[in-house]
Amino acid sequence: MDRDSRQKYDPVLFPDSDLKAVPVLVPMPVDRAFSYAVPEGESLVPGQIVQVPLGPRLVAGVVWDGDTDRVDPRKLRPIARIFDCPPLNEPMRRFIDWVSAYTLSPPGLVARMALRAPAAFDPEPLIEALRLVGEKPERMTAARQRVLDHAGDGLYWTRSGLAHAAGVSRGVVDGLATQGLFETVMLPPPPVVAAPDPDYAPTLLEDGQKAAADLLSAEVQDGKFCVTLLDGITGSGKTEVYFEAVAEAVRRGRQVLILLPEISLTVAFLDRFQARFGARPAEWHSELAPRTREKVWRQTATGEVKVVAGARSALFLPFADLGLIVVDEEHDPAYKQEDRVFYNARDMAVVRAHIAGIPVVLASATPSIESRVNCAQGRYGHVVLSSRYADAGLPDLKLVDMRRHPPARGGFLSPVLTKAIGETLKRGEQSLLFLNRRGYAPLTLCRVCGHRFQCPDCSSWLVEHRFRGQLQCHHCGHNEPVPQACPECGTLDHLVACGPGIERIAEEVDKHFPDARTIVLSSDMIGGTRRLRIELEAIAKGEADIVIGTQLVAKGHNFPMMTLVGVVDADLGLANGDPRAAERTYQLLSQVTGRAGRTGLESHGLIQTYQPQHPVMQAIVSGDPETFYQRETDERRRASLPPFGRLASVIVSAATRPEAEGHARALRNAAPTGTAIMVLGPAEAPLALIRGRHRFRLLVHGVRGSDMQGFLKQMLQAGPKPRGSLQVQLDIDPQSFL
DNA sequence: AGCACGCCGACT
DNA sequence: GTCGGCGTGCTC
Repeated sequence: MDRDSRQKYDPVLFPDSDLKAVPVLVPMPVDRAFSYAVPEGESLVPGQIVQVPLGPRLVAGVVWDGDTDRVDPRKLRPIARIFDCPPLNEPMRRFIDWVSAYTLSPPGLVARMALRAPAAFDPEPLIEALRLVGEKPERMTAARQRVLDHAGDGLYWTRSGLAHAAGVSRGVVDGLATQGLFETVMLPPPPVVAAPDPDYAPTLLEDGQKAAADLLSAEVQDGKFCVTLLDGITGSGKTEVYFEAVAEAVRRGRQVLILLPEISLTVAFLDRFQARFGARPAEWHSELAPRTREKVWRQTATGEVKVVAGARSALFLPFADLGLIVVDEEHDPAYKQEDRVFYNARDMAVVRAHIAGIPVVLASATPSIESRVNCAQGRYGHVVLSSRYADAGLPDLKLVDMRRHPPARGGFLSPVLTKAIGETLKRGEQSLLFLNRRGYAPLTLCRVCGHRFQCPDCSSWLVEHRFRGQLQCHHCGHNEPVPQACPECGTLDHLVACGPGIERIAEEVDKHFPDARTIVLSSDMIGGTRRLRIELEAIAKGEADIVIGTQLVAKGHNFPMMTLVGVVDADLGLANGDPRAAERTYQLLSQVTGRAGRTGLESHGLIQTYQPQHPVMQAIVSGDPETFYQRETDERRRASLPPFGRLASVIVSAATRPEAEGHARALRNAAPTGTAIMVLGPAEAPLALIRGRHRFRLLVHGVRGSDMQGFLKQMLQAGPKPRGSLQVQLDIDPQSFL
């Protein structure tokens, strides 16, 4: 709505002085807070969580800072409910405003991320507890006696807890309660996790680790904003080192957030935490049960929960008194959210820490170029752990030049790799084959007419999934059954699969080693996360000889008997147009090869490549990434890419290409000098944004110092609007805005 | 973001 | 004759 139409209401009929209104952020993509009338006799403060009517429904909103809009009093509706819940504190509100401005997303949608626990805003209901006070029931039975034996300890029991402990049905306990044998009280529900004990089992640290841990602990003691990159090779005990900083914060009664890529939030991590602190951290991720989710949200807001280990969305939890943030695996691309609000949780963690005035630790064995440059420029502290734990030796890594050792016809494994697998099998040890491609084959074509199977919605190749009998689009999720005949020429049984996916590698392995027990792991596995967990456990117990997997095998899991890692196609992903392709490949290959060599047994990594001279391959086998990092940094500087320059993707939702091109034209006309704009096809749009429609990504590339935010904001407001809104993903180092 | 309204094509 | 596709507009 424009200003004129807001001001045309009669101020005499509806004098402002009669109305008390407050600004409220509602979960809607508008650029400001809406105004709501404050109920008679109530007073509200910014940050309070309220329920307000919005159109036909009731939604949760947050009372915001600042003045209310001048809005027609006839439109003003009253706040429906004020939740009995701690208000979002000032740093949290400033954080939401900052993220909103930086990511060019509506503040209401950012606030919504902080309110993602629907029923958590009311206090948790009290639970009924029973304490034995009576002597004996009128009639004694064996079951009743068991209940009395258990309840005789004078403690409070829940009805179901007592029944369970005594091994009787709830009816027995209820019967005794009716006879007045119990005193009942209403107690607050137990905390969602036990309190971590900072001195439960301190790890014995080696000298280098001790120095690093002391430094981080001192930062926590200082309680000021600072960023430290904890840079330690695989097996150097990074986790144990930052646990000491966590312990220090807990000792001081403050809260800690440990961010992890979702996939790394494993049982193994939680167990390690428990071993150190005697209790598990509260978890926060997408698969949390709704009830647990509410408890964690609520108890984080009240300050009861001290340590949260969570995926990127945990950054928006309303901590009462945050004292430290740790971002583990800081280089991981999973920290990027590309849905509605686009942000990189690692960078926003730095912002949140800055606003809260607390330290933040970024940990990685393969830090991002951004973080390393920030260290080099003195903005981040740099702590390097260079030695390894006693037993954990790195595997012996070798490149397999595929031009010299070609696979058999129709296969993808070189004789060098198959021989090594055979020897590993003979020793009774495990092998891991890594290929970052799901399905059977990435491209299917008709041998007769050359027809290639393409996605009708987004024009990328359809991937055959032979286990499921489907052709799938890995971009938008479109799928169809594999046809018998070519849809173009009608020829039967002449479709041919091109290139390998893990299913095809599994087939090849089966041919070579028919007696080996193989497991195929990928994110789209039938049976979901639960099945995945079971399979991982089976592997850890040695119930598989050969594991074939996509990138999910690269993360966090420990395979005790894994002594061979084979990378099937190390070149995959090097040439995909992403300016970070080489960096990502290096990080991924480091992680995957790091899966072996954790046992003290002699272990090997064989990396199949057609480009053995490529800097990534050289960096991997030399074990010295410095040359590679330097080269990548120089390249970034030369190309004005982050952190030296600025990069933004503007997602244009458009049903037709001409519309996207219209936007590109508009952008080019309005762009400051030194800004390049490319139109990328729908295949480059992020998966979450396609949903069966053509969407285009405009890559805007600006030099350092250009006002990218201002330019894009202007463009979003003034440019030709397609259906819906434009979404912007910024790759700008937030340090320059702090 | 949701949701209602409203206008045009293919069907019980 | 309706069902239902998505284009448009609105929400304090």
